[in-house]
Amino acid sequence: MKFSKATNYALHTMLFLVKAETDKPIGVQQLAESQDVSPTYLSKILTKLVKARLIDSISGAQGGYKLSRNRDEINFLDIIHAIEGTASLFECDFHHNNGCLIQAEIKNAEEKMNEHLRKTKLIDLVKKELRLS
Amino acid sequence: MKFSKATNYALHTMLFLVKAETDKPIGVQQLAESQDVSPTYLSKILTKLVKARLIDSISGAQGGYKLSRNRDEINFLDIIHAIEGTASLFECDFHHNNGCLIQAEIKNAEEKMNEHLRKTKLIDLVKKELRLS
DNA sequence: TATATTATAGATATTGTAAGTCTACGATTA
DNA sequence: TAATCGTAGACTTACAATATCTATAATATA
Repeated sequence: MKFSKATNYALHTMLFLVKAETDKPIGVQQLAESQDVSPTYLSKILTKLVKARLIDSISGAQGGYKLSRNRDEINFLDIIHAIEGTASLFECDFHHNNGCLIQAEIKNAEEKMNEHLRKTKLIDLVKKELRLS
Repeated sequence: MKFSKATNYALHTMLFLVKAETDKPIGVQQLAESQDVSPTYLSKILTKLVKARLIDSISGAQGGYKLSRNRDEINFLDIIHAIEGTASLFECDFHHNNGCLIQAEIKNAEEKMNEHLRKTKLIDLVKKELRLS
């Protein structure tokens, strides 16, 4: 069980956009260069973020991507869910009379992780970086 | 990102052994039947649990598997780690000067989940089941 | 309006891992 | 010594992640 590389790309791209502090769209070319990934592949990932309404895309010359929300509202969980989906990490296919207690317990544990990912914003990392430098 | 089916088999097998309340080893045949999985495949999974010192295996006729620890000490996390490995859920390969802040934050979130999985014992489910019935 | 620029979508590899089978082997009991 | 039972390794199959390529649609600007 691993988070996908796509999620890593998505998180780094979003952090890049948060740091950018501009309203002008940034092209996938530039975003891809900053992570050493092919633009075509990154664009597939970014399209998921667009559909999750985390970023807006602008077609045509001078187009690109920009944040669609307030930059200090963006949390980890929304990005992860946009890429990985929102299904539970654990599904039990067996037949149980009253649901699977094991699954219920793991769901509880997962929710602890999600709570943390929900309350942590990308802007927190920017602030932390400033303190470190 | 998903927990593997093997982890599900492992958890259900361990729960079965906890419920069994016997010192006599239980064969893979019986354990496999209770989950509708092939014995050969389940035995591969159980071997991982043996190596993680969660269960003991007894070869030969009348052999099988039995818990190697006290039945009320067995937690979710140890079983999951035995099957999935202990590596972090998120690894960032990019070059960062002082480590990846994104990875660090996700590691924090993961630890919240692990805390819960560590403190929850299989015996808790047995008790809960009794209360429900 | 024409052209360059840029995102989107679909088809198509490629790779890696999970999931499962088969068989030979070793250990133990009766 | 024969039946039982776990172990280990080779092997297959299936599927999802990780890309790449190309055609197309949208837009700015010269």
